[in-house]
Amino acid sequence: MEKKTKLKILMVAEEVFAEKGFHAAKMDEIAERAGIAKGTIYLYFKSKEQLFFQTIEFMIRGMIDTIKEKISTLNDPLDRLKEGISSYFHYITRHKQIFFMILNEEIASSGKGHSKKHKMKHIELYRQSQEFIMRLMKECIDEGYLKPINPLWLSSALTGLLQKMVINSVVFDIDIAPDEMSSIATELFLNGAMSEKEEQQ
Amino acid sequence: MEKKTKLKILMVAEEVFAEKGFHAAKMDEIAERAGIAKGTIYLYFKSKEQLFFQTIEFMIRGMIDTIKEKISTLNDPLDRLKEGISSYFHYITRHKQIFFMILNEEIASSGKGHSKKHKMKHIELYRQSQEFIMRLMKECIDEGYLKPINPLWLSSALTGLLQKMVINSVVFDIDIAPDEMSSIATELFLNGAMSEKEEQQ
Amino acid sequence: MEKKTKLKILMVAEEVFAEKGFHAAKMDEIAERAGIAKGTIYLYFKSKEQLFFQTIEFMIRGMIDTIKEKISTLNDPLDRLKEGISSYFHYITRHKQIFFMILNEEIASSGKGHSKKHKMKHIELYRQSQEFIMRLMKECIDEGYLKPINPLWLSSALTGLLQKMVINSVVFDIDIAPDEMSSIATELFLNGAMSEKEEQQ
Amino acid sequence: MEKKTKLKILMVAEEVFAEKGFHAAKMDEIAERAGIAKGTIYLYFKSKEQLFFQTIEFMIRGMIDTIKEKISTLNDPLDRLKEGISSYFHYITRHKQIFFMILNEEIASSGKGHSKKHKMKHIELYRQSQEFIMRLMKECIDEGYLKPINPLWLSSALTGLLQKMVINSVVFDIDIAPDEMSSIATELFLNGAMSEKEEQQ
DNA sequence: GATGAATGAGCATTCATTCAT
DNA sequence: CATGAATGAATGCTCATTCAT
Repeated sequence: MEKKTKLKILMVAEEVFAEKGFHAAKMDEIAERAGIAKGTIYLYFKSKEQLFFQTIEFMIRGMIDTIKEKISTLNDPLDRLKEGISSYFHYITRHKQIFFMILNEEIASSGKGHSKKHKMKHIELYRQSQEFIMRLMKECIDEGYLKPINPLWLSSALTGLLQKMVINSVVFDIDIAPDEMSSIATELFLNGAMSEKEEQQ
Repeated sequence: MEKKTKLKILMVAEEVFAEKGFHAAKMDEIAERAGIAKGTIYLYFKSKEQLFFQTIEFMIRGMIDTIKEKISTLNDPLDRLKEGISSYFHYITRHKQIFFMILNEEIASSGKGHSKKHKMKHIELYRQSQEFIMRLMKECIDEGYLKPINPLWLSSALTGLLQKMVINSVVFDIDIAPDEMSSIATELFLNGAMSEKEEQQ
Repeated sequence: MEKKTKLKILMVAEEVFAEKGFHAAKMDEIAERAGIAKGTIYLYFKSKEQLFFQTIEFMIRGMIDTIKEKISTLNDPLDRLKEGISSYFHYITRHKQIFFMILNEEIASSGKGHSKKHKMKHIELYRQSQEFIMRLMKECIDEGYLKPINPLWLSSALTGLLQKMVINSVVFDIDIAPDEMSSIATELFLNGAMSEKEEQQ
Repeated sequence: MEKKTKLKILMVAEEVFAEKGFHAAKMDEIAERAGIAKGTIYLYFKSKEQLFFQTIEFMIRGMIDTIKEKISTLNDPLDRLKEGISSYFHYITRHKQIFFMILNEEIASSGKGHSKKHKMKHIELYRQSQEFIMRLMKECIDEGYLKPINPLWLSSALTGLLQKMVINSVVFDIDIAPDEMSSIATELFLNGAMSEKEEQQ
């Protein structure tokens, strides 16, 4: 099997699923954009659902790997966390589409029209990505950098915050550099929104 | 008389869209659950897309009204914000489905298979809900309670954090009372994740 | 549900399935010949397979009922058998197509590409038609008209003989009246092919 | 060398067509079971339809040759006929699949989705097999063993009877030795179903 | 000869929408 | 107002056939 064709399909599928969502994405369009015949997709993926799953898998692994690599040279957990935030931002900003798709799937997992089997796979994948962030959190807690709050809530707070910032920058049409968003996000996540004066009261 | 039928359709549509998402939701099912004939829906709504839009509108207005009412007796902006967080949590916990649907639509707005006209309406609706939160933020900034950060990022941080916590409590199957989530979320949003020792360094 | 539409579909499906066989028959053609839209078929039948099954069922019941009615006025088992043979011939000559379809299915039952569930239903239907003939045989055996051979083999011999005569009259393009075929078949079935001279030896 | 591949394909095609029927049989499966690439089939057979035709031809010739050989040592037409029946039974019992396929095709010939050209070839082939049986009949008639009935009806009666007995032994799940079936069939074909007492009346 | 990746016409099925009653 | 039978465009998927290697 031609690795190149399969890869091409995955890349295009990423685009189309991201733009349209699962149901509105058409196999015809994926094939056309990939410059292949519709039937060819089915040589590599058993069904639309499986293509969807593998696309997401491909992207989440890509995201985790990218972040892992970026933080691999750092030792201090807080530095690792900050770099993680920054690189997460760069990744989802550059791959907004992927990110929309994955985020969409988080929700879809919670109910929509997929088979049980795939739904479980999706949730499992999503968990993996969350657990990766949770590990970063745990390191920071253990070293005393972060408050001893359940890492699930810490990572929920962080990823929710990051994702919503990207969504809103799109929806409200704000032109802001990833680096600036990253530093605002880091500040908000670590120190909170309350003004220091208030805090000292 | 007719008001009742229209309302019934909206209530059922909320359920079905929430459970299945836009494309997977079927007019047949909505009609059946509402106990009316399929054709009847078209007496009140021009198309599936319009029904969808009006359903979301109905729900977002409901959410805003609920929160508005809850905070209407409070004067201090920080109290209003805290109560807003708490009541937002109760609302989206009690109406998880609605909330998933709306969140889903935020993403969908960014690209999916809706007509331009409706896409813009959706975004507008979404903006209204965000702007309501932004106003709460602005009050707090003006009074010096919150850091003078763009209210858009503040409200992004808050709503992202709240939504992701609810999503993850479902995905990771955590049983936690809304009140407890609310206080964790408030603490994280206002004071951040960093431990106080670190902060004092 | 309009009984008329369902009946029309069954009538046309009978024709098309008979002419083309299960796989080669197209839902498009059935719809077109019935003068309805393709989707309409699915209001009355869940799938092509179910339509096929119900068509066969409809036809076998029709055949049995026709024969039953014809022999209902006769009391002597041998007369009933002879009339059964004659009316069977008239039926399958007039409804050659139905008959080809049913015969095709007998074979298909033994292996082809249908779901287990339907395969069993088909066999069951086929059995019913055979068992009806077997009962006619049993009556004749009990009255001493026929040799005490397992009625299954007797009915196999009779129906096989009748069917093959019709097939071959078509394949070899022989123009022969049903009544004549019927009397040849009756003679062969009852008295055998051996010449009387030989027999007396 | 090439002969071997072609033969292998024919053998496997026999199996697959027999199990699935023409339309449900897949070139992929034939290739896979034959242990060759799909394209290779097209080096030896122009199309699926031609492969099908040649497969049937191969089988009918095999059947005729088998019977011919078995009766080649016998001189008396009645003995030849009896041995023909017996050997036909053994053949179609041992190669039930082949037999189902051929029988299926008899029907298919009468209408299904094959091109005119091939349809005629199929009928021609079928005729050959029937004519072989008819010659056995004719010999017997000429010698006064059988009634002077059109050999076409005689062979129809015989082959119809034999085939239906095999079908029903499968459908009704009867375990019976070919020899026993053969003797019942012979008795029924030659002497008929009517009891002797009745006959003598 | 042999391969198997690629093709694309073809088909079953779905479902939003319409309209005669 | 309400119905629900009918529509038909749209789409996922199959599989015989081709052809560059």
